[in-house]
Amino acid sequence: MKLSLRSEWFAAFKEKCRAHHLKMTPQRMAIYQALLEAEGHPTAEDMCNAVRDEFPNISFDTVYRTLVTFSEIGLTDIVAGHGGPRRFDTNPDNHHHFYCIGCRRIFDFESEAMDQIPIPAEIDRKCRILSKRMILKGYCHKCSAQQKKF
Amino acid sequence: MKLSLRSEWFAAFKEKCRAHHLKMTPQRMAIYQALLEAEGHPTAEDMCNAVRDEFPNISFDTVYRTLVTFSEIGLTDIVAGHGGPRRFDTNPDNHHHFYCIGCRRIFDFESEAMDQIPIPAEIDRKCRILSKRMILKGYCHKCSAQQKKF
DNA sequence: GTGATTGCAAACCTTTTGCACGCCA
DNA sequence: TGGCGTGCAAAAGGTTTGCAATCAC
Repeated sequence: MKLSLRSEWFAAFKEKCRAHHLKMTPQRMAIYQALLEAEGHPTAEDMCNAVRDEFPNISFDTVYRTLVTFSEIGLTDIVAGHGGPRRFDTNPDNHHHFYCIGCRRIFDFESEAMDQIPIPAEIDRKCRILSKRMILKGYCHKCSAQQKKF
Repeated sequence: MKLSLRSEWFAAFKEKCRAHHLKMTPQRMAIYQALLEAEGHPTAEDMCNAVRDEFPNISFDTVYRTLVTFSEIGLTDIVAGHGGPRRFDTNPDNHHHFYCIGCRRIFDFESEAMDQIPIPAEIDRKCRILSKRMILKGYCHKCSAQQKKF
């Protein structure tokens, strides 16, 4: 079962590479697989560590650049932070983000209403949309309890 | 008219400072005013230049730190970029963002449907939300025409 | 007076760039 | 074989931190 899912993903990956004129290298394969197995919002460094479990000699730069490349073709998503290192979103399902300004954690949440909201025609007509996401910012439960400035 | 609006804002600012135990310094006043007059998504450097028109000796650090402080108390909003410098949102009206992955520009757009979409109860109950915004990513009209990888 | 804030400078970290070598197509 | 991709290294750029002097309360 898992194997069959994996081979489906492999085929999808191969297709993506072909469509975007990217070569299929062992490094990219490894990074792609690590992306499938990762959870949450890892940094490039997190991903690099994960990939190195099976590919010890891969360089950080390759991981970093590959993740950026993947984000450009829609295989992953760059999550915006508050100035820290980039984070990559590994959750392929539709979901939305709540950012805590205090502890900087990012919480996923789901909302069918938000998923289904239409993109305004003026934008949709002119642009090629790769992702749509609601971003909430504020203080999480813990941080608002500790807040001094509020 | 403009003056009366200005004094309203001043009162609001004063109140915000009091509520958050922030001292009212000339620098913060100047930055706050520049924020009201700014448009789009300026960087800290943009803001610093603007503030220096009337406050030539202010340091970049002060502007930078103050903008971060202001974002923490909801006076402005930090816009997430794709790795470039932080940008601050000066548009106080509800609006949403489209990011072009190609040219990195950020386009504002409005959508009443998106404004009015409710925050899921599980989040709203536990967190203090400061802002809500839909983020679209993709390639703008110009960039999708020039895209090589797609 | 006291603690927050400012300004200057250095340190830190992430991202970007350059280049030679190696590998995929 | 021709390029693209990788790895290493250095540079660039933005952000954060430390500290002494100053200012608001």
